[in-house]
Amino acid sequence: MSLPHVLLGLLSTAPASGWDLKRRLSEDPARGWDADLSQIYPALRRLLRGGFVSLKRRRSPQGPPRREYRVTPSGRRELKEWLAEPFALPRPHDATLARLALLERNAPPDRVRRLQEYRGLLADELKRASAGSTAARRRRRLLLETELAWADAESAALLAGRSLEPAGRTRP
Amino acid sequence: MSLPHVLLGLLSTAPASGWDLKRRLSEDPARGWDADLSQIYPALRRLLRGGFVSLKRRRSPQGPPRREYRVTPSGRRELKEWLAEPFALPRPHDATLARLALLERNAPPDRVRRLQEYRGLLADELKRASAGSTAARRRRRLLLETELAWADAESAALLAGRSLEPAGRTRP
DNA sequence: CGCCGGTATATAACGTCTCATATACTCCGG
DNA sequence: CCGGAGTATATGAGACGTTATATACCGGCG
Repeated sequence: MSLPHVLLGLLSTAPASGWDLKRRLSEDPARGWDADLSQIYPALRRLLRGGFVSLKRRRSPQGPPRREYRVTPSGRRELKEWLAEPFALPRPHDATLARLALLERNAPPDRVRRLQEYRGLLADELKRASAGSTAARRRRRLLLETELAWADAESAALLAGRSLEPAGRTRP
Repeated sequence: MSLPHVLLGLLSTAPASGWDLKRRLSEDPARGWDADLSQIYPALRRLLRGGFVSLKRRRSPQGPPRREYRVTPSGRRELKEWLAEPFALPRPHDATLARLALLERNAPPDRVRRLQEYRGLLADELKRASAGSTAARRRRRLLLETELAWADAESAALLAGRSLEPAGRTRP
């Protein structure tokens, strides 16, 4: 039940078409949400039917006519209520992480290889995330940097043939 | 398309019932996946129909008979292939983060309040995550600590009435 | 005895998400 | 003039996810 609210949030900054919204979502992962166009279009229609947004058709310089949506007072009210709800941590839902965790049963050489593969993704993403001065973007950069450091530490430990126990513990 | 694979992964350690699997998933968020029982039961049936797991009914000391599933050779093959697929970063999908980002338009006092609310969730979760020595758990602890530090830094900046620009930038 | 709490399985209804596919308009290069 | 790339909207199938609800078995408590 979040996508419609996220869309209201984006629209409350400026009127936009489905296409615009998709672009904004994909360009900034720090926003915390993304969705396919095939999900966005029906969501906008539901918002329209519910009276939370209004629609204005406009010719586009390139391509078929744009459908521009803007938030109505009722939509603004709905958004405000959603924003006021108490927070909760999201349910974990990350197939890559799940695989990384299961791969811990494999032999060190393979684990290092996969950790490096993951590290590569993180590094690319950090490059993409290096601009912007919102709190959400700062958060994302910090998390990516932390994860990068984690991947390096785990790789190094595997290569050194030791395990990463909480510091200061040595057993005979 | 991940839950069935995650379940195969768990079952490849030890045979288990749907209930057991749910408990294991909920107890360790570092595993990267969680799901409801109402999702797990049908998933197990699909795995059974597909021949990826086998079923043995067993009396339980308390409650109705347990249905214990174990991975078949075919299931093990399927799991191996899934684990070998290339990694990809997950699509952002976090309603709390999305709201936190939208709330940046609010006035500082409100933002500090919500940041503190979020900080509380993180602190609780970090307490829960403080045990375990797998790489995945170390990762989760590091991420929670980083996010906690981020929340504190953002709060402090808001309270001090300044903004957190990348260091060293001052404009006339 | 009746109820509660924990174990355990199950399904219906509904909403969300992914993936594939189709259409239409414009500009550009070959 | 044809095809490809970018803009823009749209739909359908099927899987996935959430919430609510139901059932059953056991032990302990009042």
